[in-house]
Amino acid sequence: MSQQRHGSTPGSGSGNVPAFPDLPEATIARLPEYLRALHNLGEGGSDTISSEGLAAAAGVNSAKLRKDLSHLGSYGTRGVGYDVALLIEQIEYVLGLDQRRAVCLVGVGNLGHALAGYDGFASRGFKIVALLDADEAKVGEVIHGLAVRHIDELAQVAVEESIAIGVIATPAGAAQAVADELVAAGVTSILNFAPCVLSVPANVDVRKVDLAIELQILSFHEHRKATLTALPGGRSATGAGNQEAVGS
Amino acid sequence: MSQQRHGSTPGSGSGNVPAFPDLPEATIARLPEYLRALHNLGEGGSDTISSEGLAAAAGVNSAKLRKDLSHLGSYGTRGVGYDVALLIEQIEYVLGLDQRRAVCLVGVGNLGHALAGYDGFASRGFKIVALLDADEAKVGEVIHGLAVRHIDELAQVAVEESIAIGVIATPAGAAQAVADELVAAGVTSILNFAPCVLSVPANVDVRKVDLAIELQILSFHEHRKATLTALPGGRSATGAGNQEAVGS
DNA sequence: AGGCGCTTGTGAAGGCGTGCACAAATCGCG
DNA sequence: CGCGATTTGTGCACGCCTTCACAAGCGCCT
Repeated sequence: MSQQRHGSTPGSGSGNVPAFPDLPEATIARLPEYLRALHNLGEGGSDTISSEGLAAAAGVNSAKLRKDLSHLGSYGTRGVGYDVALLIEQIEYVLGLDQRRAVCLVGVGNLGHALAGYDGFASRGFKIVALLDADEAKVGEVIHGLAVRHIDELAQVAVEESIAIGVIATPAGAAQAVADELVAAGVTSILNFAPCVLSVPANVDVRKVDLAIELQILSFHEHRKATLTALPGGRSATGAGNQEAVGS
Repeated sequence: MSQQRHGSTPGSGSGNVPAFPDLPEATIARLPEYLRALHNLGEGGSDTISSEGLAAAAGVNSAKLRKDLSHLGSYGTRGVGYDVALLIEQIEYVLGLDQRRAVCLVGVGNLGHALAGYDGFASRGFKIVALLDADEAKVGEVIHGLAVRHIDELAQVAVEESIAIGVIATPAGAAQAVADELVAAGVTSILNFAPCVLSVPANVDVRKVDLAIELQILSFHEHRKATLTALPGGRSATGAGNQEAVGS
């Protein structure tokens, strides 16, 4: 239930922001990777980059990369490649990173503590503006320059800081309640680190990251490799695909 | 591997472990989720569970779940459902979780510190047996009961503890070098938290988790929702898909 | 024993994503 | 000014995955 297909963006014509021709989810998931590669290249002094080069830096097939980029308009020059700076600008625009996004983090336990200090957020367009926890003992503690506030202040903080994205780093048992509170506070995107399924309204996006699951998937491949090497054929190596990247 | 199989391995014949008919990657990525849901149900006292119920608990379509489970043999009973305990055993066997797997963690910085103490690993079949770092200042530090050792000891530790899985939680700049060392030490599965592409031999599996990328994907959806609500139709809500779960 | 309701397992259809292969376009050079 | 080298953008085919829909199987009740 809930969950419905894109209505399709009507035939444009309205003349407004073109919004985006609905990009394939697979493409969206790769854009950040391209962006990171482009930033590296840019710092390296490159001015333009070929699809082949960028694809290598991002770890994907070059045809796939070209098709991905073609979805958001043609910003390459045949015979030359892509203008690094321009492409960065374009991708950041599409991803909505031209504005710094405020994020709140709920659950300052083991993992939450680390996330609060994770450089990668700040350096890539996000700013954690609030740390929240239900544990009174943790309230007031200053972590990486930010004081932990009580979860009850969520609604107030969310409005003050215009928070649209929330990160849940609580135990699984508390995650659904926190999610409900985030939604009530107007948050429409949630990154969930708790190992559980969240139930949210259809207009709220949830992405789940479960570290143990990643290891379990690797465990399967280990198991498979182990049984394969034990088999007659013997030829182990050359596993099927090996560089799996996360991202639905 | 593992002592008693419950009710006879279907295939039989050759007498050996049939290995697995190669499961679709998509299925493999979901098995851990099913497993988690099953454990919850088991603790809740449930003895059997229908595909509908388990699918709901795991956040997937019931037909998909049935097909996934059918790939690893038929362990359900028509008209009744699946035996929770039996299914747990089966999935754990397929994932290779019937043996506790030793993991080493390289990079005891902000994130690595948290991973070292993450309960989810221990409770789901993994044991971090070594913490490694290149920073001499960190060597010797005891984190969650385990002393940090210098990266140069990697090869030795890997052999001692039979480590097949390594976790990289270093800055991006050091990740490739660490990966090379892990591979040299015999590690064949790597979970990479550094924001960069790793180059490894074909027989080594790599899974990448980039926390900033997850946020950027959410940012895109925020951006899209924002532009949609600004459009004529006004009907905001009901975004396309909302409960995206990570996993390639 | 027989029938009825429930649930699994699966054939088939459709959609999505990937990758090849090539036409179109651009630049640089003679 | 034209030609060749290079690289983008994309039509097309293929394969994987998802989803529907239903037959087959199982237990229970009468």
